[in-house]
Amino acid sequence: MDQIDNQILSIIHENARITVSEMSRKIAMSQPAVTERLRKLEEQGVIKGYKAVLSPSKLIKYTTAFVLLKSNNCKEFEEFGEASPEIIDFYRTSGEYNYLLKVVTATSETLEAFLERCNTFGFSSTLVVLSTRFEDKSLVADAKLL
Amino acid sequence: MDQIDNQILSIIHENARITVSEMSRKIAMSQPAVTERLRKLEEQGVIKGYKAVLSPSKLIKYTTAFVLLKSNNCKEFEEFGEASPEIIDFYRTSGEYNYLLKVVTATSETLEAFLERCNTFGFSSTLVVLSTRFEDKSLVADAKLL
DNA sequence: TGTGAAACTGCATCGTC
DNA sequence: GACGATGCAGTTTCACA
Repeated sequence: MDQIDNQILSIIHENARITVSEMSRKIAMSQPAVTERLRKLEEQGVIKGYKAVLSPSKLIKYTTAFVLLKSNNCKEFEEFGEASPEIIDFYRTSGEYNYLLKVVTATSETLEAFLERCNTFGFSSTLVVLSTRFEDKSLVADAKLL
Repeated sequence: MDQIDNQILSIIHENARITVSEMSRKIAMSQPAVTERLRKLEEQGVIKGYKAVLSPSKLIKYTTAFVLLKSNNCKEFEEFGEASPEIIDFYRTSGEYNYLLKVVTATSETLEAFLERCNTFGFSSTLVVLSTRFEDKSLVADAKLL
């Protein structure tokens, strides 16, 4: 994990479909060398995968919310969580609430229906997202490069 | 946006670095046709980009938390948010709190330091993530395909 | 839009340092 | 580890349906 690996991570976090050749040009290193470094970063688990970022609104999902939930019924609630397509992110947390969910639904009505199902598992509190300033900022500190 | 587009989105959300040829095999369609559909999905903004998923712990970031914040000082707080590398996701929300942040830091000590800076902008409440059940589940309902 | 064929480009691999 | 060369795989482009 040196400076070059950081550059690779930064570039590929920006655009996961960039070709290895283009990357090798950007960081002034041969193509096989970049390929080998990428392979190792994947192997070590530094890179866990590559995902397309999709637009919820273009997929007719207009409501995003965070749901905090306090449940005793953990086993059952986790099964419910796995099976609910509305839940995009699912975290266990410390504090008054033991679960935090990011939920994306078509409208506020479908969110309401989801919350009613949630409330069978415990007490919940919901924060509706009004707007997203940014999402998924790079974890790599040194993001400055060409 | 037909069934084939859904398949393309599902596949590319799963693995953004898949080749178009491999995709064209999976969905039994010619490679130029898939390329053209991909191009349109990007152009329409359905696909907003492609990101590598990095492992926080492999980058020596062991603490993830969600910070709820109530601030009157919105302009200044948003500038602070833009400039803070610890903040990975930044949302404006309805309810008692008007901001929700996902924060990733090295340790609980660095989280504490960050929270102290936050508290100059208003009242905050923090939920520390104990574990992540899943993250970034597909928005495309029909995720079943080979 | 979708297809098939041809030219081009990028990638995996190997030998070398 | 990184480089340069090479054969193969993937992509782009185009004429045609």
